[in-house]
Amino acid sequence: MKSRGRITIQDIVRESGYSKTSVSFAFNSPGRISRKAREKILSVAQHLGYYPDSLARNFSLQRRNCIGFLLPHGLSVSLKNPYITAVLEGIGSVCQEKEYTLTMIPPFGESLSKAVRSASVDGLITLGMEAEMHVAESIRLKHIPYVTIDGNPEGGVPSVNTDDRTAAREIMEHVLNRGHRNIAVISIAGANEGTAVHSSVIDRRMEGYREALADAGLSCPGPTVRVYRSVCSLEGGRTAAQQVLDESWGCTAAAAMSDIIALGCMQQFRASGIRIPHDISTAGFDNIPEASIIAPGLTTVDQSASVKGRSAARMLFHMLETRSPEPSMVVPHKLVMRESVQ
Amino acid sequence: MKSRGRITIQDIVRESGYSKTSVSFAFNSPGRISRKAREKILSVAQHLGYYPDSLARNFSLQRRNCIGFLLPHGLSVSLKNPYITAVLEGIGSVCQEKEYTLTMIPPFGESLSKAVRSASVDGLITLGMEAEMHVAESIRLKHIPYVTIDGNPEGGVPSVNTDDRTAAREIMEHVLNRGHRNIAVISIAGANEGTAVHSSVIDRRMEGYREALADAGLSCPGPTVRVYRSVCSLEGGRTAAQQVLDESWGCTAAAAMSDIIALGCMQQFRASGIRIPHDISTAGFDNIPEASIIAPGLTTVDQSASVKGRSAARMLFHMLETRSPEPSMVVPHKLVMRESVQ
DNA sequence: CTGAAAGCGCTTACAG
DNA sequence: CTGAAAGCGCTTACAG
Repeated sequence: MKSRGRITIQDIVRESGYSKTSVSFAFNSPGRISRKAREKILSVAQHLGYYPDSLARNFSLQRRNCIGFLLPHGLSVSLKNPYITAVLEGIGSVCQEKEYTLTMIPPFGESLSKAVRSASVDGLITLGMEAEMHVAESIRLKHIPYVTIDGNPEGGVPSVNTDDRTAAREIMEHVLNRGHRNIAVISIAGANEGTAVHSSVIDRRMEGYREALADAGLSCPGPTVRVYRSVCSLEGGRTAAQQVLDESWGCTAAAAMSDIIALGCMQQFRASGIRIPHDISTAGFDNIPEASIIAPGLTTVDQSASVKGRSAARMLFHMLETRSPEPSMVVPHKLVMRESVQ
Repeated sequence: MKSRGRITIQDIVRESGYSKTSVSFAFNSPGRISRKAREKILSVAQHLGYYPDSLARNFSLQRRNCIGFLLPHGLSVSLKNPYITAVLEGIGSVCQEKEYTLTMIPPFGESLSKAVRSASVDGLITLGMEAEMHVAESIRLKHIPYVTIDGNPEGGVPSVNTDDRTAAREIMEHVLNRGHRNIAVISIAGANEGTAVHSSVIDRRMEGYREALADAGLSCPGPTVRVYRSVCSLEGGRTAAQQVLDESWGCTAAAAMSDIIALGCMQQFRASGIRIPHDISTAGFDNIPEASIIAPGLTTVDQSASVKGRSAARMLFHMLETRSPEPSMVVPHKLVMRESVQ
C-alpha cells in the first residue's frame, strides 16, 4: 500500500499483475492488448480510482495541447472590455475545434515575462504587444511560435491587424463632414504605465485622425482640437469626458479610440445633462455589441474582433503544424454610422 | 551538436562543463553556486538560447500552477455572454494575484469529459454544472479539488450560488406590483441539448417566478402566463421575443432568466415597433454592465458575477492549500429597478 | 560550492 | 499479446 498521494500506473501494475505497457495500452490503445488484460486492468483502475496523469502524459508525449493568450493589461481590466472578450471568443472557438485548451496568462506580480516563462503552452497569441516590449524577449526565449494581434505589423512577427490609420481617418472624416470643428480626441493610456510602454496601434489611429483633421485645415492638437488620454475602460471614459466638460471649451464632438471609452464618455455626458448627439457627438472604435444595443447607437469602426481572434488562432495552428512562418494579415474594417454622430 | 530539436539542460552541461545540478541552480537558486559558475552557465545558456522547459519543470515539481475553468456551453456562446465573462474576470483576478495561469476548457468534439481528462490543472471551477452530469464523474476521477458556480448547492460540492429562488420571486413580484398579468416567462434552454442536460439554477428561478405568480393568483403556465425557452444569447432572446409577438396574446411584460436574453428581447421588440416599457415591460436577471448602459435601463437582479468568480477562486485556492473542503456560499443579490419595467 | 543519481508518471520502440 | 527498458527534461536530497 502506498502511503497516500495520488494513484499512479505503478499501483495498477502491482494490483493487476500486468506491466506498465499494458496498463498504458488499456487506456490509450485498447486494441493492442487482450480483452482479458484490458478488463482486468480497467477494473483495477476503476476500483483504485486511477486515471493517467495528464501532466506526465503530456510530458512524455512532448506536447501540451494548449495555447496561451497574453493580455495587454491586467486580466481584470482586459476582460471588462468587450472588444477583448470578443477576440478571446474568436481564439477560443478555434481552440475548441482543434481540441486545444486555452490558457490566459496574466502578469505575475506585474511581470508578464515571468508569467510567460512559467507557462507551458505550445504557442502564444498576444494582444497589443510590441516587439520592443520586454515580454517579447521572453517569448523568443521559449522558442515557441506566436502571433500577435494589434501589435506592430512591421515587427517581423506574424500578425493580425486592422488598417488602423485608414479606419481612424475615415471616422474622423465622417465627424468633420458633419461640420464639427471643436473636437476632443480621446486616446488610450496604459492601465498602469508599466504594462503598455507604447503601442503602435495608438500611434496609427492618431495618425489617421491627424490626416483627416489636417485635410480640414485643423491641427491636432490645435486651437479647436484637444487630445485626452483615457484608460481603456468604462471608468476611464467617464473620467475623460468629465475633463472635457470641465475645460468647457465648446467641444461639439468626441472621437474615442475605443468603444468602451466612448461608452464611458456617453454615460458621463448624459449624467451631466448633455444630449447626444445634439450637444456633443461621440464616435468610437471597435464596434462592440454594446455599440448597437445602446440608444443612440454608437457611430464607430467595425473591426470584427472575433474574426481577428479566429484568424490569429488559425495562423498559429498552421505554424504549429508546418513549423514555418505565416504571412501577416490585415482584416477589413468598416465605418458604421449610427446616431451618436450628427 | 544535437541534430535539431529544443535545447535542453544537457546541452548546457556539455558546453559549460558544469553539472545539471549547477545549471538548474543557476536559474532557480542562483545563490547556491559560485558567481563564476553562474556567469559561465548563464552566458552559455544565453548563447544557446536556453531556458528551462516549464512543462518538464512543473512535472518534476509536481505542480501545474494553473486552474481550469469549465464552461456550460461551447466557448463561443459562453464568451458572448457578459455574465460569464464577468465571472471569468473574477476568477482571473484571483489567479493573477496567486500567480496562477487560468485555462479555459472547451468541450472536445462535444465531449467535455474528454477535455477535462486531458487538461493538466491543479483545480477546477465549473459554471452551471450539475452533479449528475457526466463530466462531474470525469472530474472526480482526476482527484483534484473543484468548486462549482451556479451548480446545485445540494450536490455535496463546494459551491457559490445566488439565492435564485428568492431573487426570481422578487423580480416577478415587482412586475406583478406594476399591475402586469399577461406575462411571458422566458426560461433558458441548453445551447444544444447535449451539453446542458438539466440545470437546477433554471429550476430554482422558475420556482421563484411561480411562487410570486401563485401569490397573485396566477398559474404558470396558465391562461395569462406563457413560458418560452431561449438559448442563452442575444439571438436566442430575439427569437423568443418574436415568438411572443407572433402568438399575439396580449402580453404586457416579459421576464427573462438572463439579461442577455432580455436584451435580445428588447432589440426584437423595438425592431417590431414595440415601445419599452410602454407596450411591453421587460425584466432580466444578472445585471450585466449593458443593463445600465442601454436606454431604457434594464430592470434586473444584480448577482455580481465578478464576486461569484472571485469567491469561487478563493475557495479553490483555499482547498488547494489546506486540502480540506470549504463550505458552500450564497452571494447576496439585489433587485435593481430601472426603466424597462413600468 | 559541486556533482552523481534518483525520481516525477507516463509512452513506446523493440524483442520475445 | 506482453514486458523490460529507455526516454521525455527537469529538480533536489545527499554526499563529498
